[in-house]
Amino acid sequence: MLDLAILGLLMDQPLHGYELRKRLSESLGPMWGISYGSLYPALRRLEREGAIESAEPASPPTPIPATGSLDGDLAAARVRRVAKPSRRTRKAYRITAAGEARLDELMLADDAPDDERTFTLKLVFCRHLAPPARVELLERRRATLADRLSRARRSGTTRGDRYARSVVEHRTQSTQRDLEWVEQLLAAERGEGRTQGATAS
Amino acid sequence: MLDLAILGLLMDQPLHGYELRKRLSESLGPMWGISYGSLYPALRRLEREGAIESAEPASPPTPIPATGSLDGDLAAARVRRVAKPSRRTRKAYRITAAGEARLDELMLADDAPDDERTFTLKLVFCRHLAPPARVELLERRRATLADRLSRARRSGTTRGDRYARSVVEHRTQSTQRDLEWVEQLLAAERGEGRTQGATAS
DNA sequence: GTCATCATGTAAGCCGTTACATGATTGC
DNA sequence: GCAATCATGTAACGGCTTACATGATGAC
Repeated sequence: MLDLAILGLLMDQPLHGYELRKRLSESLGPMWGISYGSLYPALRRLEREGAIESAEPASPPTPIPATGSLDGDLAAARVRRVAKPSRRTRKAYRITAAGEARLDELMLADDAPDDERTFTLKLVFCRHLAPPARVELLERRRATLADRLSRARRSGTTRGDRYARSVVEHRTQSTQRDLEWVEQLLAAERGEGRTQGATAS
Repeated sequence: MLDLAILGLLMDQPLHGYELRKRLSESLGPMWGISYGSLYPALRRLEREGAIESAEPASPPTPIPATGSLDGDLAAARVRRVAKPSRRTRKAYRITAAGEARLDELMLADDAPDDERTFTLKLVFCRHLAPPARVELLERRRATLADRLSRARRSGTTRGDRYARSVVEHRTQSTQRDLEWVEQLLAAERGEGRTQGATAS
């Protein structure tokens, strides 16, 4: 799951560990508080495996060529500081061709039906998938949710005290809404497939 | 979390490991597929700590006294078999006074705000909590969800491609609904407190 | 008597965490 | 210069999983 997150984020642009972590918890919200203790080892492992490689920072390494004038260089440095206030001993990584293949593999793999987090991640990076694969991802999810819902409905809601019952009922409703959501995504996906000009932005 | 689940289930009746696991995944639905590899060691640990103890099965150990008649005994055995088809080398555990104290401690502890599963478990076992503690549990949850919701709303919905946006939007809606749910539970809790005859079944 | 199911357990390992250690850069 | 933040890393450990091993009981 870490690999999926890292590779997915690096598809957009090269990033260093610290930034990677920030993106993850910012754009994916809470419960994506990945720790450095797992992130950095993972980065080195992915580099060793050839899925990512060290890169000069996204903004050109020496973006503004030195003018030769001391004042000019200082001014340039100040501009850079304001735009991106950090520039330390950081190592930016970029995804490689092998890494893209690996990402595709991870995106296509079908994981445990109760693994919500991985599905969410995959959906976030869905644009990196070919349209038919997108449909398949959504179909699988739909099947999982439909199954869960029918099971929930078969086994009566009437067990346990009111707290337990409330939990079960609320979860059933959540499942129902997740299912509707996935079905809407599927409909949109197919509608776009029909009208042919599919772009994911 | 395992301890919480085990002790909570044993509050109702003595159970052996296999049955414990079944209850967990049945009544708590999917994503509670706890494995034996963690369950049995946990049971032995809890017994060692004095929180649970070996018990004769819930149904009386020799529930139907022997009639002295062979036919009668066989018939009784058959009845037992139909009602509860299993009776093997199983070890049922019952919760002790120390275990009840431990459960209370676990129920009262405040855990990471992003730990949905523990909250769910606590809510399921909410009846074992004194009414004020129930309110506090729900209040804490409400605060967490309200905070999450306001953060989600502050940071605009407009980032990322349509998949990423859909994920963020859907999660915000889920948070909203969870919040409403918790608020309903709180209202019910307080309403009952006012009218004084509080029973949790 | 043999198969499916019930039931308990162990060993290895994965995936992630916390706590700690270190150092660069920037703002003041 | 000093604190806050940015940034990278390591060591130890924790909780849970998988895979494996074992055996009892009941159905046929």
